[in-house]
Amino acid sequence: MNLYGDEMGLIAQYYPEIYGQVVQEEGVEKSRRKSRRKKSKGKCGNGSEAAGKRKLSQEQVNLLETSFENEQKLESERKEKIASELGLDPRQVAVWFQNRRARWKSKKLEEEYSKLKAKHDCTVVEKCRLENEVLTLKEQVSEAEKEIQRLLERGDGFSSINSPSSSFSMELLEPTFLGGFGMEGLENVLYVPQNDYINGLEWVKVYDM
DNA sequence: TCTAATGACCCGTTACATCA
DNA sequence: GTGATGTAACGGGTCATTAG
Repeated sequence: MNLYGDEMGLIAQYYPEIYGQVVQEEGVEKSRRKSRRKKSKGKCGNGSEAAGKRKLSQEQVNLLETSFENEQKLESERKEKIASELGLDPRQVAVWFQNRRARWKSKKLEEEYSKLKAKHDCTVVEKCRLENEVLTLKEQVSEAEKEIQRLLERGDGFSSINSPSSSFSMELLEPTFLGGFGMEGLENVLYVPQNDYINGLEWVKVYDM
């Protein structure tokens, strides 16, 4: 969108004298902008006077802030209006809005960073917790395997199949053996005692049959 | 359709004011 | 007096629009 260009075109069309004046003033402003930078470098003669005019008054800032809250973008018409209300150069108003947008963006980025960091910290904590859980579960699996090994080595492991104190897995047994005891179809069922490491589970179906 | 001119905007920087 | 911080202003670059 270039409303300013449109407006200037209309002004040029219908009010050529005013257009000429505006263009001339813009040219003056541009040259002033270029020279102001050079002037302000180092110790200049009227530096103190210029410095006194630099800071915007609280009233001016308040109005600019209010205007910014309403709309961050600044159309030329609004810029002119604000400038005339505050007795400022329209260029000053434009610059103020640019700087204000930059500050707003910077603040937004900081907020975004804080949120992301908090999220990241939570994720790290959760990761640690899960890693610990994995370690615990691995230890428990290892213990269970040792238990199985012991029972197999003793040779009386089968006598404890129905014992609630055992974590013996029936899926490890040969299907033919289970069939021999009239337990066909239970090969994929795992018995876990209630007081063992998976709380609340007694008969767990490991696979969908 | 192409191109130069123009204005708005953004970004990085500078200069200055203020404060601890 | 001085370094840190905030902010007005600048310069250069990009992009969209417009006129020729």
